[in-house]
Amino acid sequence: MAPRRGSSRKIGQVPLYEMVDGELRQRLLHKTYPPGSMIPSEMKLAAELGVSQGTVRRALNGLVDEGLLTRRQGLGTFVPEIEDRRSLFLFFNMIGHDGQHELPPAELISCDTGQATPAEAERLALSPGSPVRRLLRVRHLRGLPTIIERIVVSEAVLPGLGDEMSLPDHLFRHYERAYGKTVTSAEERLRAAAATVEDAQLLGIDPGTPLLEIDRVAYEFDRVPLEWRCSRCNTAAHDYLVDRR
Amino acid sequence: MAPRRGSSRKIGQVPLYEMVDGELRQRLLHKTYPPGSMIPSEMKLAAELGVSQGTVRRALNGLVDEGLLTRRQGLGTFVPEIEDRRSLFLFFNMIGHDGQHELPPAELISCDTGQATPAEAERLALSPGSPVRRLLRVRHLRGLPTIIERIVVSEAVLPGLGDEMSLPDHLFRHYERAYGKTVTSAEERLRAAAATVEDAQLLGIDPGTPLLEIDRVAYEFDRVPLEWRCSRCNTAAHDYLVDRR
DNA sequence: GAGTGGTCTAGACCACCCT
DNA sequence: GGGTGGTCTAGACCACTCA
Repeated sequence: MAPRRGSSRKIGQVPLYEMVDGELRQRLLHKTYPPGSMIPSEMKLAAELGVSQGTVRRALNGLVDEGLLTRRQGLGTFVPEIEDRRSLFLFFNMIGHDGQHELPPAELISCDTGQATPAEAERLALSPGSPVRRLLRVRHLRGLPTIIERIVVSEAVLPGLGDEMSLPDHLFRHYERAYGKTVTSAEERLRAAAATVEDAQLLGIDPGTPLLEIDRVAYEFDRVPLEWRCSRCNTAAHDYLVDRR
Repeated sequence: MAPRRGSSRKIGQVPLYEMVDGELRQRLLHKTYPPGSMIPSEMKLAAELGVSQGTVRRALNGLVDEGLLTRRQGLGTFVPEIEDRRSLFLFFNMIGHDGQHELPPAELISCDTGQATPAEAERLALSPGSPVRRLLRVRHLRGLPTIIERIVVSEAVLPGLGDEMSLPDHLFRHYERAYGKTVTSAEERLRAAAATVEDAQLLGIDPGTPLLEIDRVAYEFDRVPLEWRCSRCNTAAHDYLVDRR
């Protein structure tokens, strides 16, 4: 790239730092820098891409703000593994009335395969009837069954999920390690729902008890749907926390 | 301030841009630059504060990211009025199943004064028994009563709230215009609850219907509590949307 | 044309972390 | 000591807005 002073780009052009941002996203998507590894230093990236260190820095800052990279002063810039990133708790927001906040253990109740319903197909961007896998889990908080998770994934995207003897507690980490698929964003819709008979049995409560339903689609780098998860939570002792700034 | 090259600050010192950030926050808090006005240009602030334009810029960027300032290229940097800021919808996240997203009209049902209960005192950082004002409102979506809002404010902080003939729909804007108090952040806790008999009457539903309860404390600049609002929403046709990146 | 924010560069010094 | 990110500066050119 030819050196240039000032902002001499043509009109309609994208800023340089956005091009750097895009290039780095591509490398992350294609695992050029795998999770856990260090990416080249700002100076090296600047030299390689033909821009100044400040421009690389600006792009990196954006990616760091999104949680796609982490920096360690004196060490370097790293691709976080799932447990390092905000994501671990980014996607689990239930907090005890006493302030307790931890990811509770999950018990796998059932796992079967089937054909995508229209609702499943829509959320996972599949054709109706595509093979999907459905998992049913229950999470225990303080020893009490509190959250029911109904998980649906495409058999083509995450083949054989749940065939393992014991499925890990933290599925997002499993997606990353076993399939090389990284969850980077999600959209949640919350509503209230009455416990069905099945819900009531799983949670040890009366049918009709109000539950908090969290309907979430989790996405990979390119907004490719990875998982649909519909959770129902007994909020007798826990709230869903939202901090707005 | 003595000019300096590079980062020659003493250890334990706060970065310059954070000092600029703090100074600007103070000015916003004290309404040195009132809502709707333009603040001095980057160059002027830099000269006044004895730092470079880049350092002012960095501080401004942070405040813009928080929604405390907005920039308009070619014009200047402005203190947003409440309807300009993200806040308008930042604090209203109910979205129709069809994607509709608008602030629905509110009907004031009742307004009375009383002494703060322990729960009210805790959330509003008051002494129990302090005078408070309680408002009860119902919001209509698509013509149907959908959200009950129970609002509590300190009589000392927002005196006479609701004495007006007609209370505006958008209370945060009213706080800013009538009291000079700006809501800048909030903490929400969501849970499921069964409709009480009163809830059921207000919403035209059966008692026991599951409702989404949004328990929210709204804060001023310095994390001073301004309002406690406990909303109960009928989620038959609307969800609470959370977008996670 | 004058003033504003937006982008980009080059170079400096610092604190931190490793070996 | 050498490399990394963190902070700060000075100065350039651009696009945008208004008069």
